Amino acid sequence: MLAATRRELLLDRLNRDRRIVAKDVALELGLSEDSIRRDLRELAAEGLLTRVYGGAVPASPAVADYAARTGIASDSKERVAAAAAALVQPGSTVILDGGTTNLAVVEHLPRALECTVVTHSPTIAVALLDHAAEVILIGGRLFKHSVVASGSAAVEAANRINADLFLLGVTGIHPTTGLTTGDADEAAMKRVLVARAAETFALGSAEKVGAASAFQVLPLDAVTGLVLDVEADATSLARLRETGVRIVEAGTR
Amino acid sequence: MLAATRRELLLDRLNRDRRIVAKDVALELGLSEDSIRRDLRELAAEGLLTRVYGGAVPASPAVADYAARTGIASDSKERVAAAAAALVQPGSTVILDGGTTNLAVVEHLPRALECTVVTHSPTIAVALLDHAAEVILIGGRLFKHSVVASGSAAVEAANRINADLFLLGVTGIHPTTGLTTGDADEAAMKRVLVARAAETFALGSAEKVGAASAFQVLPLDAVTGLVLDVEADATSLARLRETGVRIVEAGTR
DNA sequence: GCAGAATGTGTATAAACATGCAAGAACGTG
DNA sequence: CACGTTCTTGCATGTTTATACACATTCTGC
Repeated sequence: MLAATRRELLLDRLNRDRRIVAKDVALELGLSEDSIRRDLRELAAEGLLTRVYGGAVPASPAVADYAARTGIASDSKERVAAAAAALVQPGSTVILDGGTTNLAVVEHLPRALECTVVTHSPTIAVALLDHAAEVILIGGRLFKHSVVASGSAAVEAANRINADLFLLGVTGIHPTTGLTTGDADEAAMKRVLVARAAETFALGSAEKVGAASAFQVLPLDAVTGLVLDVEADATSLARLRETGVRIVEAGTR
Repeated sequence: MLAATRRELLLDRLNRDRRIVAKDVALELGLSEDSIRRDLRELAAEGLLTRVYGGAVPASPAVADYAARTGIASDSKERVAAAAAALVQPGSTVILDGGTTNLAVVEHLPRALECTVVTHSPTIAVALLDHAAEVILIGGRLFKHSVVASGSAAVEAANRINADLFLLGVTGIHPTTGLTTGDADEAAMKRVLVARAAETFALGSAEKVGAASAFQVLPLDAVTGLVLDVEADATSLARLRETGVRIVEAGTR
């Protein structure tokens, strides 16, 4: 195992679990805690993480800085993104919708994961640059509000895709209104993408659960399931559960 | 085994596994680790990979990305970009190639300029977000080295475009070799884009004037003109002038 | 305040490294 | 064909780096 590989692994793990326990990693990789500690020390010196007693946590000041630049993702978004990223199987083809939640999903994907990612968001395409994944960009007119390609060219390009999984971003998930978003064209584009994937999961961080926007994308039963933050509003969560739709809980584990 | 073949094999393996362990490869190919290490050293010197203790890992695209983000565009690039941006007429449709020079062009475009920008670079699309320009994104397989969409899907999408102007980025502008770039597929994609625009100007910051890369995009007389930094190497500039190609001087003003 | 865990420091060992050198192959030249 | 040149390769050398162990110190939870 290369030292560089090990450090990447540590950063991936930090991304996934939001913490590293030196002892656990040492045991798992079959080397001494000293080596892990030395790695952690060096990574900390580069500002990539913060050392704490027993292991490490994400860098506090640097991350806040970076997050401020790229648009901070709430804890709820992070939880949902981590759970959604876990749905991506090695070797599979996954469509990533635009939006901050899916951007967070990219951060939670292991860098070495071999898969094909299809996206109509240039932001997400750029974020995938230092991942091993093959990236297919769907082109078209750039809809600037949500920074995704849409329009007829995008629909046409999307119609040639056949994916295993679509991670759908919406602005509202409501028991009766279903999945909604703020723009009609965008809703249409999302419907096209849903049709191109064998399975679709809608991502619902806390502020979206129980909310509704102007345009319906699809009713709840049109998707495979929802990835919902367990810390979202309990009443809304219960109502969604009553509809019988499959729910992946984010934040338990 | 040819040394060139071996180096290709190393790069392939790096692509596949995201890492190279010198010892393993030496054992597998039945030659000494010294030879492998020598190869790795040379490939690292060419920027094709990054050496680490024990082997090598891919050259971090994050580094190039970071350089682009923080605007490490040289003075020469800035001058060329400014002159090129001035070629963009209000109301026109312009194709922007990928690369750092065209990214600098975006920075020099007036934010309020009403025009249509077509690009196959997600980085450039994102950079155009706070401009008034309409953005058309060309999709396709993302070629990670230069961060542009390419492949058949990209060619097909490009073939529907009819633009007034194409700002072509290359890595070499040479009096006899013409316009060159480092990748064959990329060169093909650039040729397609040249065909879709009424006029094409190739952008040549100082380090590109008089240089040549592996693959020819087009001969000099196939483009409308060149935008060249006046502070580039005088001899090379003179030779290019002798060819009779139209030259827009950047930096005089 | 104390016990136990985690940590830092020093040290020994082994692995990986760069460098110089020599043998051999491929090549160009006369 | 002979010769010298250049390039590649493997080996030996000394140097640097990574790792693990031992020990003293610091931190955390009770």
